[in-house]
Amino acid sequence: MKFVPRSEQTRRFITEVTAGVFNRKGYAGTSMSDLTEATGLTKGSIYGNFLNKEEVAQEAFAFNVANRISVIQQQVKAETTAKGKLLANVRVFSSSSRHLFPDGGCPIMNTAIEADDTNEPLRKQAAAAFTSWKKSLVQIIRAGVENGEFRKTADPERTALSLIALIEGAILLSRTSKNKQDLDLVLATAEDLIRGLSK
Amino acid sequence: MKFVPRSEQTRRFITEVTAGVFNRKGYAGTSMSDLTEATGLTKGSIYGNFLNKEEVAQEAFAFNVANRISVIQQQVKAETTAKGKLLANVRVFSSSSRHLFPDGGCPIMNTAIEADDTNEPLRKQAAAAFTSWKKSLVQIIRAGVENGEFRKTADPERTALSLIALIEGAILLSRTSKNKQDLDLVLATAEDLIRGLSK
DNA sequence: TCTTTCATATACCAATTGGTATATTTGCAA
DNA sequence: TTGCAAATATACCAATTGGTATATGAAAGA
Repeated sequence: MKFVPRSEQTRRFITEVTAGVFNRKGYAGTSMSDLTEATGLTKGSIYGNFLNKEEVAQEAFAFNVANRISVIQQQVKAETTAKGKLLANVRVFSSSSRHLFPDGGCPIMNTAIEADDTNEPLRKQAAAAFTSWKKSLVQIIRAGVENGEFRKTADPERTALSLIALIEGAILLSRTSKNKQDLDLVLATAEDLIRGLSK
Repeated sequence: MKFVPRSEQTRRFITEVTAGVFNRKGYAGTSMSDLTEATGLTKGSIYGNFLNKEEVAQEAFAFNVANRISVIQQQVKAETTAKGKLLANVRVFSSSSRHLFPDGGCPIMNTAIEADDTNEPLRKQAAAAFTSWKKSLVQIIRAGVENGEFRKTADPERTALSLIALIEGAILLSRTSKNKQDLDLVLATAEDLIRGLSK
């Protein structure tokens, strides 16, 4: 009695349209009627393409994360140095960046905070997203150490985690205060941290 | 037709007992039956002491924040230098700290993330909590600059915000990964940031 | 002891929740 | 053009939601 999605196209449409809703209202705060309202579809149609609300949430989260990763990777690729790549990771989040993410804040943070005590599958998805981001930063830092750009004493793991912490913290503070300056001030510290790697 | 709470004692009891529930499950994720279950009281009793669920949530949030502030202030008071006071702010969050906060993570971050797009009064309460924390850090840094402990070029506002961002980011990452090391690694960077203020 | 007051409990409410069974429509192949 | 299968819509479900009106209880004052 396996569940088979009916229309990959509709499934994707539902995912894309509801991704923003889930990111703004959270999993518990989003109801089925929010989903039917956002998509213009009926409950029957949504349940024809997804097993349940949880599955829509997971798909929507994956979509939000993939979006963010692709924007970041795009900017990172344009840089040639390790330092440039790290700085690109920070700059996409600056208030002056043209790469405005759909509002609702960082989906990884939003999901992690809501799910850590209430929804183990979503928590794991969020953890995997952070790990993947961290790994990409660690790789850049290691490469920078190897090619002599960064000092040998640099701690890739710690630096990567700290950069993510600063970026997420910056988003958290500025979204709470509704003050863009908070974002840029903290991101400036992240940039300092990167420059400190060059010794 | 003003609302008057019936028993300040019961009101406080409800606040204290439900504070942990709200912090773990969030506002939208906590139902009235969660509250009656946690308190052992009935709905009638809770509505006799609070206007609605929202008011319980606000009171519970205030209680959680007050708790945290008092623990931090206690540790800060024990220190005499500006550097010591700042480090105390960071160390209460370390995994080895005996001052374990009730689980569910940082209530300010939890509430801010959930409320920023859905609940303006709670968002404002969270913003005020961050502002108050920031102010206390700014004051310590300013004092440190004035007594020569810290270099004159220190930026109190930016440093305060960055410390909070690192601490919150550290909590976020370690709670998501369920890995205490993530917490301590990022907090080490916060300590570095503090040490960088001297000289 | 009787009564009054105040706090808590009971019993109920309409609305909404997530979900399902079934009917209807759509698009395509024969 | 018809027949069929796939996809969407309709109509329903029990359970739960936040909230209220009322009843019951306990303590204190007269």
